[in-house]
Amino acid sequence: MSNRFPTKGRIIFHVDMNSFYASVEAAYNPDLKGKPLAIAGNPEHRKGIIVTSSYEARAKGVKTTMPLWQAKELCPELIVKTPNFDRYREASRNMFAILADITPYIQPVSIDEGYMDITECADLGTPLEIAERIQMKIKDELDLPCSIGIAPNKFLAKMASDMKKPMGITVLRKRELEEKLWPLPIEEMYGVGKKTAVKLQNLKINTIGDLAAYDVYQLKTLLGVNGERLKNRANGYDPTPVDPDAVSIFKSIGNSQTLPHDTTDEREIDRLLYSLSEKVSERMQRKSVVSENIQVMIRYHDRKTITRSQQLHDYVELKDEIFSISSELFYANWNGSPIRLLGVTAQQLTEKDEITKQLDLFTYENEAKNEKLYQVVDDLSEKYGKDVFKKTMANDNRQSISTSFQKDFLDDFKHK
DNA sequence: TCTGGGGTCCTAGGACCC
DNA sequence: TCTGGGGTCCTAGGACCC
Repeated sequence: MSNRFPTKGRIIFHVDMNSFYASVEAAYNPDLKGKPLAIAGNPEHRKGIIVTSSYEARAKGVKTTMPLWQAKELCPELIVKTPNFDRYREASRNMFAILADITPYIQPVSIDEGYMDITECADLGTPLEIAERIQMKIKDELDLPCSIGIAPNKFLAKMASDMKKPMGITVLRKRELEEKLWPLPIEEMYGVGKKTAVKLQNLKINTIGDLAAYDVYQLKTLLGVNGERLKNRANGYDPTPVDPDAVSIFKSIGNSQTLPHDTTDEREIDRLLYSLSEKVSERMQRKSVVSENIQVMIRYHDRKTITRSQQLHDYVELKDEIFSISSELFYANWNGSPIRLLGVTAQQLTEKDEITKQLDLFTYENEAKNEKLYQVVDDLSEKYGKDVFKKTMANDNRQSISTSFQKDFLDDFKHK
């Protein structure tokens, strides 16, 4: 059991920017410093919810996801800005560049936070010194505050960075769990949301310490595998490594949008489906991926939300392909009542390079398999009534499989 | 006078195969 | 004359996070 969770030796940072969007705006326009500031969408378009707010606004009770009107009731002098994502993305890039000066073992989690494994950085100073240097550099160069948690694993580092905000540095050692982690209310534990908190409280689990001591089998009955994982974390165990590659592998790419008003107007619906398909397609092409599964999401006026997806026999990436599939899915499943939100998501993504590699392997490198290859090609051509081979653009006269048959081909070939 | 948009991971049930 | 059990894939929904 004990060596399942190697705890010795790692030193993990969790770097968390403090009220990031609001801080970026204040760095851009220093007049905003020290004032109650909120970033929120336009209420005219039903997007008037608080995305982030400054600490001065939070002191008045302003919270993330609160409707704007409610925030203004609590804090009439609230200054409101609409989000400026390009600005935030640039600040984020600069922030991660500062982290990358220390170590390549960085795992970005979102635009404003990330983990670092600084175990190998002993020559740069003590962990505390390194953290202070990072925090100061981000403050000096970008005028942005951050908090840093230092611990032997990601979960503890994450909890630690939350303990002192803004501009805090917190070290959380294994031997300090009882004193620093266990007294915290269960709903403050990372991974415990509203629903899980209620379930746990029903078992009289009110603090992280209560969870750490609770019977693992009962937790598993209540929460499945997550029950055991949460208990392990409460005891300071988290075996997941800092993984620098985790961000580059996308599982899905989706866009969704709440309409300015609920609608049943098919032209409006089509327009939105098309623009969502277009956005998804653009993002896919920027990342050079193709998809085998398209999902639409329909949120009705009563906020009831359904998702419907279709497994494809092609790889798709073009906006018209994505639009025609999502449109079909939509009209096959829409119950006719007014719609609040629509979403289009591409799932089961594969990098184009991967497909090329696989096809190359079959088509050009593996002579021994050629007979089988041509058999599959013949079968497919017969099935679809046309030649699935096409000349490649390359000048060497090689043939390749037409894009829209590549998936069929690979599937059939592997299963033959 | 209400509740955005981007994701990941897990679960449960059904189909299908052996 | 009576239907086990495991594995995998697919779909839809839900919990959670920022």
